Amino acid sequence: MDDSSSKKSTPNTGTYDSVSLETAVAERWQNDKTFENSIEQRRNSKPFTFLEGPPTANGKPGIHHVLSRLYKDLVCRWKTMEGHLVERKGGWDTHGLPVEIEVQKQLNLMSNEEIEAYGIEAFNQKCKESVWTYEEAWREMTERMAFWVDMDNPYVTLHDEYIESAWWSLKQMHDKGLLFRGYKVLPYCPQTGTSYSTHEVSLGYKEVAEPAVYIKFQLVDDAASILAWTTTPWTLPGNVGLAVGSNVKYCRVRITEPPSGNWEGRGSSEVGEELILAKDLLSDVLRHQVEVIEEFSGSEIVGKAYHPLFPDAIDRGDSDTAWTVVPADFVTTTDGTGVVHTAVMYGEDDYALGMEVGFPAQHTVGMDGKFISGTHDSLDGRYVKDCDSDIINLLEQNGRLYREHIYTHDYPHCWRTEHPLLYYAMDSWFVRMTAVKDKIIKYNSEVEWAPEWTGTGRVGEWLRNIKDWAISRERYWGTPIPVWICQDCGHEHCIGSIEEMNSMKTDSSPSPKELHRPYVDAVKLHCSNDGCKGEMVREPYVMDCWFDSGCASFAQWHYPFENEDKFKGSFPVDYICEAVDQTRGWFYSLLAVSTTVFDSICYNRCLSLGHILDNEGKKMSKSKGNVVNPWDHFNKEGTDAIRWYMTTQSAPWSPMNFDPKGVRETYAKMFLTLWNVHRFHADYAVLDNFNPNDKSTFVPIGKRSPLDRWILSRISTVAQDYHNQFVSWEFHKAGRDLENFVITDLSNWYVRRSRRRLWDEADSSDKRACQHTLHEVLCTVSKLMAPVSPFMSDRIYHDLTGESVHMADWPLGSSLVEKKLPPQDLNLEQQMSIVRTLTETGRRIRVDSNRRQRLPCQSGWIVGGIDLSAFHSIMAEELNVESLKTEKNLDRFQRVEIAPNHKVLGKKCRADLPKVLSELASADSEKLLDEIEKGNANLAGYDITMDDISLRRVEKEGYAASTFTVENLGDISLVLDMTLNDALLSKGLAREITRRVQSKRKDLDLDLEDTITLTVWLTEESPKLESKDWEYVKSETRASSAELSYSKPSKKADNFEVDGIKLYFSLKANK
RNA sequence: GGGCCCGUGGCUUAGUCUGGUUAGAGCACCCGACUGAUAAUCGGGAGGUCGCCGGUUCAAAUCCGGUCGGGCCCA
Repeated sequence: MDDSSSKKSTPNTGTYDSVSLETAVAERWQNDKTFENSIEQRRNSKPFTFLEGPPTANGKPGIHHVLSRLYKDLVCRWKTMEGHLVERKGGWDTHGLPVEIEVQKQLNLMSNEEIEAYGIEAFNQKCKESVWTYEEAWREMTERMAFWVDMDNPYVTLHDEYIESAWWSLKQMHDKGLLFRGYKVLPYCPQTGTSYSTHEVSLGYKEVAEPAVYIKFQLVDDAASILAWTTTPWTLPGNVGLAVGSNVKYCRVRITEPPSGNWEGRGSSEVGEELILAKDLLSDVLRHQVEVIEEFSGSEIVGKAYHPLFPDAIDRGDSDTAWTVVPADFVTTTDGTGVVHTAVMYGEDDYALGMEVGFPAQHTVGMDGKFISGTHDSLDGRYVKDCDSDIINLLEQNGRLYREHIYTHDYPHCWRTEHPLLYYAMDSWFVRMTAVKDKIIKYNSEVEWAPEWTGTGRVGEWLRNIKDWAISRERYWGTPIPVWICQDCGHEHCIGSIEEMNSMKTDSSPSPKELHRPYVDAVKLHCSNDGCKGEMVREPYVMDCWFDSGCASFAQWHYPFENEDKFKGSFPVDYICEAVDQTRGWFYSLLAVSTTVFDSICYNRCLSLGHILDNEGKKMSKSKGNVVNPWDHFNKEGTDAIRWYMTTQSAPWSPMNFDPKGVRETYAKMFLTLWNVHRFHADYAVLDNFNPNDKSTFVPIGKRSPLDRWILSRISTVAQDYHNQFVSWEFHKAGRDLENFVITDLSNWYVRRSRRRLWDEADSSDKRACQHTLHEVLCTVSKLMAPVSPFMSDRIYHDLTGESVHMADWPLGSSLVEKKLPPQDLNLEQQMSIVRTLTETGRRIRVDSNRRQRLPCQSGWIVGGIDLSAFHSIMAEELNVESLKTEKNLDRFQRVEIAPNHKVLGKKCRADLPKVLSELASADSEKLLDEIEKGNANLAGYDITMDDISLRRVEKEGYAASTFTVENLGDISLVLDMTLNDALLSKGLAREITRRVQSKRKDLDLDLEDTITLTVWLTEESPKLESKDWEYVKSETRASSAELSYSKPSKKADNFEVDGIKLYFSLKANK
């Protein structure tokens, strides 16, 4: 197509069709390589670096992805226009549990056993394929929404290069002593052999009723027992401690009487027995009559030892604290006994407490869910959930059971097998984040967060309670943990590169095909410990996929193995942007990795976006059926409209209630309006052979009309505000201001007031001034909106200049590009603002006074304000007055009233304010004003000055008038003369007729140039029509032949009514 | 259970940090005007206990405490 070349072409501006316009622009971008060129153009300029948070392509892209990609794109386009080199490498997150689950569903593999039976190699191959399921859908969405990113050379977390970089970084942590092995308590299903993420756990909550027990723990040097409560009897063999609240009140009680009434279930207590439990829970727990012997706070029983329930189950080892009472801050008295039974390996709080106080960390339960041999004769080798009742029996036989009861609660179950999950301490590798807590908090404070509270609040709170990062997963599809352990001496070695691995490999080990399981599992290493001849075997884990993406800043470049310059030139990155749910996800993992590996921040600025909700503020979900498909809008209102809507709808960080009707509104208001302004300009530009670059026809701005200079000043002002709002991340306010400018200032005022200027067929300097002005304004508007809505802005700019707006410089300039805005004239802006308020005021006066708009007024007066003589002709036309004058003396039309200034008076009078106000209300205005001027006004004992009041002007009878206040200028009034005479009536009649005839012409679908034959019938009652006014009717309606008649109207004539008089006319096209 | 955010006419929102005139706008609705002006424009109307309760203050949408509802993260 010869038309689509980048040379300036004749614009073909028809009705706005968003989809075909956007498709055509996208095609031009492709042909012209606009994206690539917009980067290359800035090749030697200062970079602004962006890091793409990698999405996973095994799910379909949704509307929320459009939102985050919009804000990524917007900032990158903006910074490019500011002159920066902004490279945008795409990325894909390809590892992780969701991928495995998807494949497990597909292949119906319910457990780790089944996966291994199917074969890890084959399973991972399936995972690798599954990862690209929706790549095409992602590409299509990305292109259609105009997210400019390099998708042809993306980083991919499953590539060996990426994995090698991740290995390298883990080795750095290992060398700094930050990597260690420990346990992490996770919900675990022994049947499938898998632990579950919270997401999966939430799929399987079920209400269950099961026995809960109160256990008596017999103290060593004391006759009393401490009572504790648990809902999981199977964890009791693992008990190694009791936790109390230091400030909780406990008491020692003695049983005085056997229980009265029925005793449910097993358990008992003797009269005289002593028990210890929280004071607040006595009546909830005990079923016996008791006497309270003493009361004390928890801290007083800390350190007391008790006898283990199952003495053989756990080896004390070197623990001083095993089977003693310890303090813990999570203890409450909302349920149980105020004493928490602690089994280190079977609860998260338990484990953390155990580590803190030094309990032995030993399992009593195997990975198969069965008690380990040596726990107890009657329990060994049995599935734990089957033993609950037997354990209770054992405790009863030993006199350790106070009582049991049935407890109903929600408990997580495996969503595949429906078995209850066990909270189980899994072997795990950790990064010791607690060791770098101070650093990471410091680095976090150096990041420019938008909004600020995400950094100080959400992330800050999280970092203050930072925990060691469990980075290993007992899974198959992921970056393998590069840690090998010697089978002989237990020495551990962390591998940091492929080369290192190969150099340590045993001769019999194969070279891995790729850095995934099972290939790397087969690699054995020579032990690196001096003197040891043992063989090292890899730890069978993969890494948390958050670790993968946390490495993106360097792993995307395969640093440090390649691209040192690329990495160094882009670290820390200038900008990242994701939704707020990434605070503990990507935002954290990037910062955690950069802190531990590079001792640095990772990103300078982070925009944290709010979520998209449906139009009722509810979360979008498939089950609710309130999910919005972005293509519904791409295919209707278009990308520009949806991007503009999303930007202007709410602050980027606020949750957005997405309303499809809102997209429609944006389309109709912003884009139709702007398009029609462009069309107005372009159509006349073609007609008049307008050439913006022709110096001979150029009109200097100083020589243009005030209207032109006004709109140029306005765009300049709006542009500066727009830019400032961009800088403070308030894109929504920026967009709303620009939209308001386009609709109100540009279309509704400038273009409306300029239409007649361009109708003039003869060449005139005024016409050319208007065309240059529109050209300049449209160029600036296009540039400003280009980052947000890249299509129409580019189409308009390209029509105007022959170049892409995305190659243009930001009109506000920067340290790299020049500022280029029309001159500002704030006085002129203020004048025009008053002019417009005056014309609106005039219309209101007419409505109030029942004076129709088409009937002119003889005179109008402007009283007060500033000199508006430059606009008298515009105002006279808008107001439909014969002559407009300024008048200094308001007394002719108005009197003065006094109103209180609450703010000032309130400070002065405090509690007496109501009294002062009431005296003011009943005071005589003229007299009070006089006193104020003389300085002796007093109300209710307070001196009153001009600062305490404001003056209000109220119209006298006889004139129709209205007053408004302008800041710093005071009151401005418009007064209209309401008297009538024959000349005014004749003019009014002429306009009335003209309007009806024009309307009829439109009904008949006549072209603008068509002439007509017109007949108008008047009556004796109707006003006289003066001949000059009749000439006006003929010329306005292009009536080449016209007759004014007082006879009886033709039966076919149209009629209308003015002031109760019916008039007739008929017209015929001359064809 | 903990942390962070949000709550203003039917809908979308401004104003909240920094307390002060009658809580401002757009969409939708009603009445009128205007129009060779585009899904337009202008004037007017109706529609608000600013989620709820309490406190501070002469004065609270705004500050403080609590509470309810929504969202996110963590337990």
